[in-house]
Amino acid sequence: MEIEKIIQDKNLKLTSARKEILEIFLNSQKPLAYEDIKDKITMDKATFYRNISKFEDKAIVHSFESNDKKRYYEIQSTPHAHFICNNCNTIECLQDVINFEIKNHIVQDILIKGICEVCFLKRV
Amino acid sequence: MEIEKIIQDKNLKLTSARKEILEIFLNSQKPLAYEDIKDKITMDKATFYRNISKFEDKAIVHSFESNDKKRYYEIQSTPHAHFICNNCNTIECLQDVINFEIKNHIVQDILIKGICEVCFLKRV
DNA sequence: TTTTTAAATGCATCTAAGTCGCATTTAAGA
DNA sequence: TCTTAAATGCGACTTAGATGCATTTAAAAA
Repeated sequence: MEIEKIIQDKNLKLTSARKEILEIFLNSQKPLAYEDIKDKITMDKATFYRNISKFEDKAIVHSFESNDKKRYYEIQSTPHAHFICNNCNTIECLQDVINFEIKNHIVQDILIKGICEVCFLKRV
Repeated sequence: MEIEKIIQDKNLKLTSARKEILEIFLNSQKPLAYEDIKDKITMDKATFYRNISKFEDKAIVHSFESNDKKRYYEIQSTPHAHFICNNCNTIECLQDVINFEIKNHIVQDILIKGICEVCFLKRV
């Protein structure tokens, strides 16, 4: 099965905590923080953080900090930028590829912050 | 004097804490977090946070959260993007203007994250 | 299948940036 | 100089995430 293969291909032990986490992230269309999923998982938060961190080391998951002092995680797929609303903190994936180079730097992430459509239309 | 004028033009009381804060930020070439300046100021951290927050309301200062769960502040001047190193957390101002529009969104900030020149050359 | 053991887990505790309530102090207008 | 709303300092609080340690478990060896 897909999830089990991902874990074992990286030489990680196949535990139920890891399967639970991957299941959720593989089925999500947007980055999620611990708080977003804590009610859907049965493991302790320390276990979540240790595992998601290991997934990141193994390049299964990619993460970034948002506006709300929380770290958001998503399955590492095609690189894309994120839009973060400074008003409601919603995160959108921007699928149009932005090519951006800086000499002697490696660009890993592009975060655009501002006011999202919902808040914009409410004129906040 | 410059600093006093900035404060009074926004109808803020001219206090020594406010002068201290502005003095530091006007002389800095890059965004600073509380931790970066705490040894240079004499006020309590609550006072710092309350004032910087007021400066932000009054559009004297602009801020964003970085990688390290800290909020960075800078004097609001020409809009520019920032490069944040995922390895050493250093922040650079990118002066080349990046024009970026998203329909029905307001873009307020552009953060590029990755590996900075120093870390890149060290091959971290 | 059973044994072995390094890795994973749960629990409790800790850390650190930032916030808040409240008593005291101060800027600035009357 | 007096008055008062706003600003300050202090201590306590909040919250995402990290850590130490005893217990459990996956998976390789016997």
